[in-house]
Amino acid sequence: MADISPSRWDDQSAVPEVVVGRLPQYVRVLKELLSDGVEVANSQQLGQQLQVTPAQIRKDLSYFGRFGKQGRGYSVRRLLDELQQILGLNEQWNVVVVGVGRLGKAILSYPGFTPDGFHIVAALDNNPSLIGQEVEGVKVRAVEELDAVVKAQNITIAVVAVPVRFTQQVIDKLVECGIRAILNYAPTSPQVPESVKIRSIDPVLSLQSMTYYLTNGSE
Amino acid sequence: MADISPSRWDDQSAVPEVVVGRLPQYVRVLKELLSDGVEVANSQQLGQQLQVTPAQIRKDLSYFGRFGKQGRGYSVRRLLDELQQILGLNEQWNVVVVGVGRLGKAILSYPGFTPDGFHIVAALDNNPSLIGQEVEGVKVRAVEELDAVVKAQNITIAVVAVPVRFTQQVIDKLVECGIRAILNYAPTSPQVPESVKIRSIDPVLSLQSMTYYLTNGSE
DNA sequence: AGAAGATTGTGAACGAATTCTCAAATCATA
DNA sequence: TATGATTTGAGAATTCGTTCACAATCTTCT
Ligand SMILES: NC(=O)c1ccc[n+]([C@@H]2O[C@H](COP(=O)([O-])OP(=O)(O)OC[C@H]3O[C@@H](n4cnc5c(N)ncnc54)[C@H](O)[C@@H]3O)[C@@H](O)[C@H]2O)c1
Ligand SMILES: NC(=O)c1ccc[n+]([C@@H]2O[C@H](COP(=O)([O-])OP(=O)(O)OC[C@H]3O[C@@H](n4cnc5c(N)ncnc54)[C@H](O)[C@@H]3O)[C@@H](O)[C@H]2O)c1
Repeated sequence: MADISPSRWDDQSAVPEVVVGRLPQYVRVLKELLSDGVEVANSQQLGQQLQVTPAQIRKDLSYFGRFGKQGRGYSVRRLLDELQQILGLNEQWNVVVVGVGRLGKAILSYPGFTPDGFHIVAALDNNPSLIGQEVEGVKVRAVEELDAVVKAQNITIAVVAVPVRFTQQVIDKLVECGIRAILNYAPTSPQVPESVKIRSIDPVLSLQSMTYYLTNGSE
Repeated sequence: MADISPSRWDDQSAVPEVVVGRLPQYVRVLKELLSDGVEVANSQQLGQQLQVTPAQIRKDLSYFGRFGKQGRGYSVRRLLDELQQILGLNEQWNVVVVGVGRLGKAILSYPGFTPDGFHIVAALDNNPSLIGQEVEGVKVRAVEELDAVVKAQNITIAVVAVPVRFTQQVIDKLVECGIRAILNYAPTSPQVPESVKIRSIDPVLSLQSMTYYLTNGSE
């Protein structure tokens, strides 16, 4: 009767993915509080900022440990440190951008990644007239050099900004050479093995999910 | 003892928000199939593309009607039409961009919105040297003209691309003048009344939720 | 036309996520 | 040091979302 393998690989007290998804938001709020000079915050206050119930915040944090003090709340600095530790935000993450067109260039020039530990250390394209150019201090290299670049510069994360029709093949290559996390900007849902993490950014999907409410909302 | 009002305002057979969030993805896949000349698809095939179980797709669609044929599947064209109808994608949505800096300009020049019915018809900024300039065929106007512009051009959706510290005040103004949906690019979680829909796009949050797995994944 | 095969739509079962609740811990004050 | 006011952490209860399972229906093949 024992059907599927009794010792599962990931589960047990695994942290739900939704919870992990909220931690970075907590980090953002805590950073803001810290730079406003706030030293202590309770779950009520934190929740208010993010439109989340206090209970949810406490439950989320309880997956990782006991960071608060009864009757008082959380030390902003302490909680921030703990969460950054948990999320691996103390390390420096090296990132490669694939596709240095209009969007790729915009990403290279966005200053928002570096303060959070994400360093764009390489850029690849397959357009000969781009290769060799320097963009925002990063030299554009041929996409064939992917493997060498990833190894040489210890890269674990890729940002993909190529046209839709090339996205899957580019991502296949990235997976092949050991990239473990991908941020995809092309409007498609690429397939990756479950050992590789992927997130897509698509403003059109966001807009379309809102128009539903504009159309059917209050009539 | 009866505390909160007994007749709730929205509920009953309301469609869960997660379901609405998946519909645009279905639309995207159906468009792809259509342009590949595929006329019929079953829930299995659709699910494969999106890494979703066939049962989920059928259950999602069942909130809105009965669009399939047993033993056969769904007519791609028919289902696409129905979903676009449901999401309000047949209408043309007029959009205003607030903040015409580096990101704002990039958004104005992104050709991906128009094919899906989102037309950027106005752009606002508060930098005098930008006002009056024309960017991608749209004249930049003073942010004080917001109300007039929204009314005159029948705008319901706003895209916000201003620095973090101005985001909340800009959004308050947008809400005040009747904007019903907001796409926010600033790395913050703005407060809006629940009658207004808001989505935020923040690549750093996406990256941070992945590093958790890179750090704690397989060791 | 009839039988075999495919696939939907949906109630019921299950599983996951959120919220409730309250004992235990801490703080503030006198 | 005792009292009252807060607030956490975490099990229990509840709500929400997904998957199962199968009757109903359509297609295809002979
Ligand atoms: N999510 C967003 O907010 C957003 C915004 C803009 C664009 N996009 C998407 O990003 C992608 C790129 O858009 P863009 O405007 O920069 O296009 P673009 O044409 O300006 O740039 C694409 C670049 O990719 C390169 N490229 C093509 N195939 C490649 C390959 N196999 N390997 C490496 N490089 C390759 C091209 O040489 C080009 O430089 C598109 O899919 C677009 O839809 C998304
Ligand atoms: N989510 C993303 O992918 C992403 C990418 C890049 C930038 N960003 C964010 O977008 C925002 C803008 O970034 P940017 O690089 O374009 O900055 P920027 O400084 O180039 O542009 C900001 C523009 O907003 C205008 N502005 C300021 N206050 C305003 C107000 N009250 N009303 C109207 N306009 C106002 C400024 O005049 C300027 O033109 C920032 O919050 C940044 O963090 C997000």
